[in-house]
Amino acid sequence: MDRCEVVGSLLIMVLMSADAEPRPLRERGNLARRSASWTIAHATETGAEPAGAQSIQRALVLLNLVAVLARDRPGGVSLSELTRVSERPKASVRRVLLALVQAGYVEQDPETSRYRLGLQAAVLGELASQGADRLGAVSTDSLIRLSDVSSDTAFLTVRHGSYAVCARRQEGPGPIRNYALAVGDRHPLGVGAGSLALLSALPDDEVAAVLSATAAARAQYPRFDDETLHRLVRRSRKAGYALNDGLFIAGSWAVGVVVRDADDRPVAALSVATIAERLGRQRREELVEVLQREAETMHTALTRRTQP
Amino acid sequence: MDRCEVVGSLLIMVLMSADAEPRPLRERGNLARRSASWTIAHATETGAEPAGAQSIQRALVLLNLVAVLARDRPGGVSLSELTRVSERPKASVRRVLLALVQAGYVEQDPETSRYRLGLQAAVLGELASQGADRLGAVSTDSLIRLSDVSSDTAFLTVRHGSYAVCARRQEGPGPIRNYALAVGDRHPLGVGAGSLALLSALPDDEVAAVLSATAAARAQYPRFDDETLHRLVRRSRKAGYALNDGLFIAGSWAVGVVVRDADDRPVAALSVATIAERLGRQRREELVEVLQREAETMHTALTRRTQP
DNA sequence: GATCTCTGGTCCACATTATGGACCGTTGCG
DNA sequence: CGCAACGGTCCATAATGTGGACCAGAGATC
Repeated sequence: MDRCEVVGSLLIMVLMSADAEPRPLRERGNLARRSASWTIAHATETGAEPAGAQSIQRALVLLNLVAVLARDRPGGVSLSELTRVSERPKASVRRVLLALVQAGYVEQDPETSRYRLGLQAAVLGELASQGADRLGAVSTDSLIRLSDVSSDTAFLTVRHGSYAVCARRQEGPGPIRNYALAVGDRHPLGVGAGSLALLSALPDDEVAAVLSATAAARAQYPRFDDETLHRLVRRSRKAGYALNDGLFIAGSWAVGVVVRDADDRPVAALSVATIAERLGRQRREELVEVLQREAETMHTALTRRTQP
Repeated sequence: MDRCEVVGSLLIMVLMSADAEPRPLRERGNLARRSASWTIAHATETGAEPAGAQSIQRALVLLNLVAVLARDRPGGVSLSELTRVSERPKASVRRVLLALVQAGYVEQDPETSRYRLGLQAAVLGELASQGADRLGAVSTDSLIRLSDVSSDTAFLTVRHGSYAVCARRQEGPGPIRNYALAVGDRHPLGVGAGSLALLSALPDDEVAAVLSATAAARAQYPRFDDETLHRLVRRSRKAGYALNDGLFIAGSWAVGVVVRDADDRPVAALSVATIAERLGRQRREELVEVLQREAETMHTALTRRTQP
C-alpha cells in the first residue's frame, strides 16, 4: 500500500493548479515527504488567469498527475489515489480519465484497473522533441556520453518562465543513483545546478525580475533567499559553471553549464549530479570540461539546424 | 503559403475524431495529397462513444493536430490553418489553444504567433517512454544501431487495437530519405512492413477479427483487400519476417520483424524502409538478420525489466 | 491612398455541457 | 458478519463552453 514513498526526492511538477493560492504546505512528519497534492498546489507564476477553458485545464492537470505519479509506481496509479491527490470528487476524476483513455493519452490496465500514460502520450513526446531545432533530438547523444564518462546521472534542464524544468535524465552505468531530480520536476531558477547555470546566464535585470517573480514560491526553499542566490550567481559567472554543493539536498552535489541556442540565448542546461564525495575539485573540473564540450556541441547543432 | 505540401506521405494520425463517420475522401488532383482534415475524419475503431467530456476530446484532437501539422512546418502552425483543418469556429480553436498554451503543452511563437508543441508535451513523452517496461527506453539503442548499419530509416511500430502506429523513427546517415511513414502515422494492421509483422504474429482468429474490424477503413487502401492480406500474412509467417514490396507506395520497400514482450505477446515491430533498389534478396536477408537480433535484444530487455 | 482580403484576436447572449453528492456491487480484513 | 476502501455509475442542477459577429492590423492590388 505504500512503497510509494517518494524516495526522498521532492516531486515538483510543472502543473498549473486549478486553484491559484499556494496553499500552506502542511509538514507531515518526515520533512522530505510531501504529498503530491502539494505538488499541485505549486502553481505557475502565471497568476492563474481564469481563462474560458477550465475543463481542459483540469484535464491536463490530471494528465500531468498520472504522469508524475505513475513515474514512481510501475503498475500505474489507482483511481482512489488520483482522487485523493487531485482533491476532486471521484466521479469527476473518472469522467476525465475516461476521456483521456479514449483519446489514448492514458491507458488503463485491464486487470488491475490502474491508470498509466498511454501510447498517444509517447507519440506526442516523440513529435515534440523531434521537430527542427528541438532540444530533445540534439541532447540525446550528449546526455548519453555525459552519463557514460561520468558514471553518474546527467540531466537536461530547460527554462520555463522563472522556473527550470528537468526535461531529460540519463542514468549512468555506475551503481550510484541520484534521486534528487526526476523528469518533470520544477524548481525556481537558481535551485539546482542546471537551474543555477540558466539563471547565471541571464543579464542582471532579468535575474532581478526572476528573483522577485519566484520570491513567494521560494518560501518552500528556505536555503535559497535572495542574497544566497545573488552570491551563487556571482560565483557561477566567475567560475564559468554552476555548482550545487548540497544546498538543496545535503550530500547531493551537481555541476551544470548553460546551453545556448542559435541566437546565443540561454535555453537549457546540462548537468551531472552525484554525491559530494565524487565531486572533489579535481573531478569537478574534469566534468566541467566535458560538460562545456557537450554544451558547445549542442550549440553548434542548434545553430546548424536553424541556418537554412 | 504552400511549401506545406505533404511530401508524398499519407498523414494518418491517431485521432479519435469528434465526428464519427469516416467522411468520403474527396480526391483533389494529386492522388497523394490528402488534406489533414481527412486525417481527422479517420476515426478510431472505437465507435465514437459520446462520453461526457467532449471538450476534452476536442482539446486533445486539437493537440494532436498541432503535433501533426507542426511536424511538417518547422515554424509552427497558424491559427487560421488550424481552424481550417479542424473545421471548427476560430474562436473555439483559439480558446482551446489558449488553454493548451497555458498548460504548457503548446507554445506560441511571440513573433510569428504560430503554434507548436510546448515543453510539457516533451516532458510527457519523456515520462511516457521512460517507465518500467516501456518500449521507448528499450528501443532507442536498437533503432540507432539499425539505422546506422543500414544507412536507411528505422522504425518502431506499435499495435493499437486493430491498427499500427509509428511510434519512433530514426534516420540513417545515408542520403536516402523515406517519407512514407512518420511518427504518429496510423494504418490498419497489415499495411506496411512493421504493421504486417505485427499482424502476422497474431493467431488466426485474431487476424480474422482484425481484418473485419478494419474492413471499412481499408476502403482507403484499395491494394489491401482481405485476400491480399491473408496472402501477405502467410508469406510473412513462412519467411519469418514481413516484406513490404511497394504495395503501399510504389518503390518504397521495407522489411520488418515483430518484437515480443515478457509474455511473448507481439507488442511492437522493428522495421527498416528504403527504396526498392536497396532491398535485393541478398541485402534483405542481411537486414532481416540484424532486425531479428535487435528484436531479440529488445525482448530480453523487456523480460529482464519485468522480472523483479 | 482607397479598397479588398487575408491575417490574429476578442466579445457576450445563449443553451449545451460538465459537475459532484449519493448510490451500488465487490473485495479484503479483523 | 460487519466495516472500510475500492472501482464504477447515475442524474438533477448550474456552471460552463459555444460560435456568430466584430475589431484592428498587414500586405496586396488598382
